[in-house]
Amino acid sequence: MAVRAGAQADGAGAVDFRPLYRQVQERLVRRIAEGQWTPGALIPSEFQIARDLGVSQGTVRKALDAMTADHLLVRRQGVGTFVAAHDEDRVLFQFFKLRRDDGRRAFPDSDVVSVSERAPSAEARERLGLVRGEQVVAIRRLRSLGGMPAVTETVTVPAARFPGLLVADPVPNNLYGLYAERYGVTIAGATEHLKAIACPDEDAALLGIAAGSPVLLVDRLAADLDGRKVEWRLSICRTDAFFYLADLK
Amino acid sequence: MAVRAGAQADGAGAVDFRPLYRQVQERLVRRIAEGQWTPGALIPSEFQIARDLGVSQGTVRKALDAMTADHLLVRRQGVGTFVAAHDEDRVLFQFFKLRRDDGRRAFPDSDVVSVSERAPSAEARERLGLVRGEQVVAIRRLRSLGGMPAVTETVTVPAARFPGLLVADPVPNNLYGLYAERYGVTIAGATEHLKAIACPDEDAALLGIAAGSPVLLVDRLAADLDGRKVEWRLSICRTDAFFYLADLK
DNA sequence: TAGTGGTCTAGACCACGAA
DNA sequence: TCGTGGTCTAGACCACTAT
Repeated sequence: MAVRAGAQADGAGAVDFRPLYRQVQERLVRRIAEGQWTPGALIPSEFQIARDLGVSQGTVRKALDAMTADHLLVRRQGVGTFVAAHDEDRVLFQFFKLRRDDGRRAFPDSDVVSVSERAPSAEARERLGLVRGEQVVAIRRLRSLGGMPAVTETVTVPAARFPGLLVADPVPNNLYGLYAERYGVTIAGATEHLKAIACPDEDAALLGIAAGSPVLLVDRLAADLDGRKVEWRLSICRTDAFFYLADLK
Repeated sequence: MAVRAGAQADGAGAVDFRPLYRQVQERLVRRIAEGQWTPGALIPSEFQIARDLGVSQGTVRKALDAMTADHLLVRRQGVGTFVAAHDEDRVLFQFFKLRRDDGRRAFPDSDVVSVSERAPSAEARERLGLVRGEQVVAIRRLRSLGGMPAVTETVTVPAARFPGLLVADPVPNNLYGLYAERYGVTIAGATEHLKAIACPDEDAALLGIAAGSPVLLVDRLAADLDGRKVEWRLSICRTDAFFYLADLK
């Protein structure tokens, strides 16, 4: 089945002038979004996809390259192309920016403080774009780096999207992996807003620092492959022994 | 003059197996670094470069695409390819991450507090990799967003690299533009370390906030096209009306 | 109208990894 | 040995911009 449209059609009612490789890209993203291709899976070769969609291998390659740049795929020379999984490496490089002052990178441990299903706060409703009456699941946990308490995290997700999350036996350290494996929800990207604030009493107690100490507030909104807001996460980070790393390239 | 080496040579003493387009890329970056191509200038067409270097147009395109992704070049369809300049747009999108709470983006104004040439602190010497005896120029200024004091900035650069910077008549708002135009130094990227701290007295006075208030400390080290450390910049940011934006993609 | 970058195709050879 | 992605080339047509 051919994908082509627009430029190379005969010009009758052609409306869609997006480049062919973009159309291919959207089709392939959809295959991941719909669970046809699951994280970690090997996808067909460039030639097979090209034959399947009726385009050239070069066009498929351009689509795959774009998806690789978006961290949706991982290519392995001589082996094939795989759907990216939220493994520790990816979490560490793409989604966890806190580093020890000595610069070393470490995967954070997690201790769950509480898990509950409830009506969202007005702020949560606004950030996640919820309709009236929608419930949320809230997870609060303390994360440590190298044995030292570093971050208090409050994760808020729409309950409807994650049925049974409340009773997830042990809440796993790597939540994005759980979203993907158990609910078919792929976190594709996030936006973070950072502020310095005085540490609230409750967080200070968990972190083992004085209440009112300056701490870094990280307000993250994460979206799935379709751009839908999936998770709102507030993190309060100690920066007396850690720093948040940002690369401007 | 042909660039090719390695794979397609006859295999005598071939040692350099970097892809051809990478070698082309390095040559073109060098043209910018050496001032042969200056910011804002139109570079030759893909076909001209290809003829010049003895490679195909497709290989040149791949090199140019990579440089465009690095923000070194800007392509304009139907017109040509230009060396990226540090204009306001680029500064705003790539190098200035502070936003007003309402989300609006604004170019910061600057009021210079002091400019001096002196011996570097031990920390400055370490961050910039200076040898003993090297002097630095330090610029301190107050930056405002929408008329409100927002950031105190302390910029430290090696004096040898920027002769006469001390007496630059008015220090321009856009320093990276000055580095490029007057000294041929292109800032290609930077790394930022963020911490929350209690605001020092002096900065608090400039910002018009209470000393000890939580503020965001941004420690930036910027490098040129050759990866040499060019500028160390400490910024203390109010985040009671602003936030630092980070996109995780 | 001429020249540029943007897209698409096609085919060749290579390096790599697995069987 | 085989199939994969990585690189390189070549040529065609398109959309955009300036003149």
